[in-house]
Amino acid sequence: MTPSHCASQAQVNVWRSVGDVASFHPSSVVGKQDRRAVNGCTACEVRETSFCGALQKDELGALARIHKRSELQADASLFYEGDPADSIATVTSGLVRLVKLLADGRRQVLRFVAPGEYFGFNISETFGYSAESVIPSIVCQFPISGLERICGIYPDLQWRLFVLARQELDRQQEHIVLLGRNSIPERLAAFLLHWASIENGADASRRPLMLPMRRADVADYLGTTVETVARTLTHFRRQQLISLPSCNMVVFRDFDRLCALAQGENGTC
Amino acid sequence: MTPSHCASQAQVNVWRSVGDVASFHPSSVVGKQDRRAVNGCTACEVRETSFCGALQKDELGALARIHKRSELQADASLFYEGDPADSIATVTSGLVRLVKLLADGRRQVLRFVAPGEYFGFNISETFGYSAESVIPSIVCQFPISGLERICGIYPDLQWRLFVLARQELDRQQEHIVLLGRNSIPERLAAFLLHWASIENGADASRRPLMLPMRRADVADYLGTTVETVARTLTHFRRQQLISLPSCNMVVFRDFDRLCALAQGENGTC
DNA sequence: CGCCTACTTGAATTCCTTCAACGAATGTGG
DNA sequence: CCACATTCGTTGAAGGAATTCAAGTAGGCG
Repeated sequence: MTPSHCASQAQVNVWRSVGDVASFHPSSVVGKQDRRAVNGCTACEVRETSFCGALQKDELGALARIHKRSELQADASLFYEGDPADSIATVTSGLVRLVKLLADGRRQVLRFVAPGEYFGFNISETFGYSAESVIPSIVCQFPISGLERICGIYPDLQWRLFVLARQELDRQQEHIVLLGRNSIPERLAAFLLHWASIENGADASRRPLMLPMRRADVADYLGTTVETVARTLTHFRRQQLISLPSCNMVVFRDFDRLCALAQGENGTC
Repeated sequence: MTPSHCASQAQVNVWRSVGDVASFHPSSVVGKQDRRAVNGCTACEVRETSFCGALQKDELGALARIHKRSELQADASLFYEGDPADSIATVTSGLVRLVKLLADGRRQVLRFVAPGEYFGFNISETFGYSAESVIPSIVCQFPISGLERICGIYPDLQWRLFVLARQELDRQQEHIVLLGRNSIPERLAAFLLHWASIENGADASRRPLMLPMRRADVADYLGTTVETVARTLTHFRRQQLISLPSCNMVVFRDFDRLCALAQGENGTC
């Protein structure tokens, strides 16, 4: 993953769509620097982890025909809160945050969507949140109407969608417990560990962790403030739990103790 | 709904199952005081609001054959955290709470499940929470394996299940925002209003609201403590927002102002 | 080089929790 | 029938964790 810069992330709400619902076809050739588009879904880098992964050739073709691919620059919006919720999306590269804004400006980050993960399963007619790229990202959208039609033809595609929605329920449930019953240090520890396992998998404890999002994003994800996030990170550093070579890089110095903290042992540090 | 008593709700973890997966059939006759069982699903009181609602006769029969009905006395558990998550359930009468326990005893109530609503969509192999009745309740469970089989035969049943899971995603999302970004008075106001609309629908503002759950349940749902819930209710009462004829009954005195509070206007009261 | 943004740190304040006591309602056993 | 134990709910006082307000630092970019 490309490390982002601490500063200078201008708010730009522009997105470019590459191929749309009508014209896109897996075999159509797009710009040379974008190998993914050349072979369409077949060469998609998250194909193994996606619901498309287990598809037969004809199913994949049907999906490819309805999908819409968007390239987002950093801090661009794919859609806004209130837009018609007519499609399910997956991130193929980059990182997307789902953000709910309250009337008085308070902000809740509902989720960071990593490559291979899905979002937009909500049932409401309009999205209850906006989807914004944290870093330059590529997103693939599938219209619900098209999915429903294809699901009629390929029943187990539908079951896979059901499974994805249910995975999302588990994720949200963890988030609820985190916000409802964990102290801020616990929340931050859990966040770092969760994020590390997504980024680095089994190597999470050894590899340095890049945090592409801003402090404000972390704070709004954890239900707290930038200041508290900064303070708690400093606290972790002083306790030798982590070190911070730069503000976007976390090196784990005592992974086990951080795990214990995330599990709720000595929640005040 | 039967009002519960303030005190003396002994913890009883016993449940009776009426009819099981193998032997139950819609036409089988059970005790005379239980009219619902006599006609099976056809006479189910939540049939209109359930996913069974739109079913054809044969679909309903297929569902009836795999379903398992349980009667729970107050504070009984349908299942515990860690039990194999092999079925989706619906509450047909009463009220069920889904509870997640942390290692050190902290408790998070994930949801109160009202009649006609579903739970257990989670994808994990084991439940991440226990399901307990708040008041005497009847719950109907459908094994996932059986559902998957039936869905192969009736594809739009599967789409309806998908829709239910997605509704649940929306609900949880609101809960996340509530816990992450709302003050305690805001959370409690939102809780009362949400609950009132479930119980009394359009009449919510005029009808008194019965709260069958304990203060501790409300507190653990809202991520706070019993004392704070009691204090905040007193606060609402002093501000003429509500009155409390008994500890389980809320009468709305200024519904609009309570709505405004829940929306975030003047969150500290 | 200076501006802008993000991040960090400090001090004061606020909100909420914790600890403790008390009242009300229910159920039990003598 | 009444004393007693138990549980739930309410209220008060003290303490603490996190927020708010404010200032200062660091790094990137024009």
